[in-house]
Amino acid sequence: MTDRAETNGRGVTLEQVARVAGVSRATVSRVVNGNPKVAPDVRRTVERAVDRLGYVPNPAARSLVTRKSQSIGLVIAEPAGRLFEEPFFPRLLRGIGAALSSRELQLVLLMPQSPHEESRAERYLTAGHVDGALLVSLHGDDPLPAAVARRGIPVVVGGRPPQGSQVSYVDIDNVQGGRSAVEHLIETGRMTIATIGGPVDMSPGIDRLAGYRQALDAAGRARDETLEGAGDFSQQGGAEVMRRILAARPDVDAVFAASDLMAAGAVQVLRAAGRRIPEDVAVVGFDDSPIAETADPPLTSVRQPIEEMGAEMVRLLLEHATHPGAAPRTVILATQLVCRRSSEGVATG
Amino acid sequence: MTDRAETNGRGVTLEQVARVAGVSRATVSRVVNGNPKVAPDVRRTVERAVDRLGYVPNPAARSLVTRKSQSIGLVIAEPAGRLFEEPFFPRLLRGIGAALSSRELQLVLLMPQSPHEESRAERYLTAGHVDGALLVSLHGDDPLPAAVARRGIPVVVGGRPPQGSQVSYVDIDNVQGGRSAVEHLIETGRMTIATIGGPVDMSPGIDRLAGYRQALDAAGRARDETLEGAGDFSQQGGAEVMRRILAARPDVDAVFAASDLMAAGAVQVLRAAGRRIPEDVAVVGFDDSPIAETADPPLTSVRQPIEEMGAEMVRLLLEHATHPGAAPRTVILATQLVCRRSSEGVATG
DNA sequence: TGACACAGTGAGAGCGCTCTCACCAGAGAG
DNA sequence: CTCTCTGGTGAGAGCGCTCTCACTGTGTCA
Repeated sequence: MTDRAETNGRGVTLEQVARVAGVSRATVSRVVNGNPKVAPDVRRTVERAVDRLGYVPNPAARSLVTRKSQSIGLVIAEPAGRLFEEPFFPRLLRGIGAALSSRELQLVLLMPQSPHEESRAERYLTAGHVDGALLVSLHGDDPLPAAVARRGIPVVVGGRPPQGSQVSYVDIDNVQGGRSAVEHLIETGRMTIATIGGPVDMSPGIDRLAGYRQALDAAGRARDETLEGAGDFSQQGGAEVMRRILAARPDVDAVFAASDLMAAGAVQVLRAAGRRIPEDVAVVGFDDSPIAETADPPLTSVRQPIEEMGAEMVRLLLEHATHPGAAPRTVILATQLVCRRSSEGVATG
Repeated sequence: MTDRAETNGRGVTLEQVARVAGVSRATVSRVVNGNPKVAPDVRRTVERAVDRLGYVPNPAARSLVTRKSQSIGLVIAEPAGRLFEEPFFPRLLRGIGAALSSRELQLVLLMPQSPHEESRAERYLTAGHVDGALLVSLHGDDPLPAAVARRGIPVVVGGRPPQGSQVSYVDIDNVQGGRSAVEHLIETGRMTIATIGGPVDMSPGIDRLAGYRQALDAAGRARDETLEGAGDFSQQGGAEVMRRILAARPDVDAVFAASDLMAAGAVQVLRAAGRRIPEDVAVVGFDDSPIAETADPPLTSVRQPIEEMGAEMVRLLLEHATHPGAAPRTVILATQLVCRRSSEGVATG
């Protein structure tokens, strides 16, 4: 009888604990799993044996019979891409992690970098390694959510899922985000408001532009194609588009960029052209990333509730796990405008 | 006979495949696991049966007998802290992910937020859920690496591990990083070089300061306490320290900050005090984060090989997994100075 | 006093896989 | 023609757990 876990590879088993405690395997199992149908004194005896031997249940054996793995998969389909960067990824993980930890679930991270790896991820998810799957950053036509859902694995997508796939998803209200940014510019007296949009084949890009247009329409302002440009979310892309817009419309006095990086690029170009910010031109970004705060001047930006999105994805997933037949659901989360100096109102007193 | 995987919950088993293929379970197992001792025609028959039924091995059953989980755990002990931010975390994950994917291993992410959750993480790791553990961002006296190692689980720590724990680790050469930054400032003609260090109880803070001092000593420059301050890696902290240094030493013409954020704070303060950058004062940061590139002017910064660190951690871990008794090893990775405008040389021609 | 309920316990089957070992044919050696 | 060898195969044990079901003992009621 050693008086602690022997590190003899094999690990302590239920059987051994049962022997030491002088009860059956079944009873030890009951104690370990918190089954109330155990006499208090027996329970104590078993508990003592458990920590004297340092018993830890073998997860594989358990999961073999319960058919539960106590873990869920998170697939980031584009780990090299934009979503892998600040502030999205850490915040998403934080939200998911917090929601998970209170439920004794673990997170398995899958970062397929190629179609081949993506099909491996699909096999992994459908093999029973996980009790559910969270998918983010999908390409428009990704078959993954449908494939996984077909196998009966609960699935929740972050962002808008591929068309036609009948799965639950959580998304940020990008339209509202864009609209609120532009409304802010209108309210603070800006007259000629340009936008640097995102790629026109990505839903955040499309939606933020739609928000810009909605806000102008609602205010009865005429839209003007010369005030709209499409960037690629990068700083250089933003600078480029800004240069074009500035050339066509030197009278611009406000810019809404669909990312903070593009906003930063715009600021550079505007400065180089002798414009003061915010006095001559107001600038608003999107994402509320660290650079928004660090920039000079600090950038007004649209903050997305990304932690909340992660938590909500987990909530939806567990809902599906407990109600297998349930219909897909959609949750859209509102954004919040964070005002900083880059869009401070001109004194039109 | 349906002609694809039926989604009938239970999943297809080896047994069923064996029956369809008209062979024994053992033979199917051999085929699935690539055992060469199978006749070619039998192999083909089995393979056909496998994908007709859509057979996928049950990981729990497999792992119950092999005692391998084909996954490793990554513990981020401080998910709210600095290491969770750009650029560290995504880059580390990218490095680890790349190294793992070529080896058919999965990554389980553990983000304990409290001592209680940390002990749960310990139990998880030692229960046999993972074949090895990667630990980063440990507090100075964290018992986790020792505890896990004691249980016979291979462990590799990222960053310097708690004192006295005999585990392998991979670290960035922070001393060399600091030294190279300061050498660069010396070489480009700066005379009065200040430093904004990190917290004095964190090894990166200590080491980068040591690098600063080494560089001055090596150049035969006198050190001066009024040129050294300790920040907290944040922008505000950097600004504060910069203000103090500037008040004491208005003759300062270069600053090495132990983080880009602190460098950005320093830039603000210097600008507000009428200094031009880099003409009057050169500024160098650390981390090469996105804000270094975005800042105005773009910041010279010390880039850490973080992807490489992740990959190296995996390499060491697998080494330990294959050679259980092996002695702990240490790998220190060199940094690289990325020169940008904030430290451009003054024309002393 | 007997019938019944019920809390507490143990025996044992079985989850799906791997792996050892025994077996069997057919080839090659003596 | 027998003996050994060897590549290919199957039978069966066993990994550590959960869970059903049968059983025991005690308390309750008629």
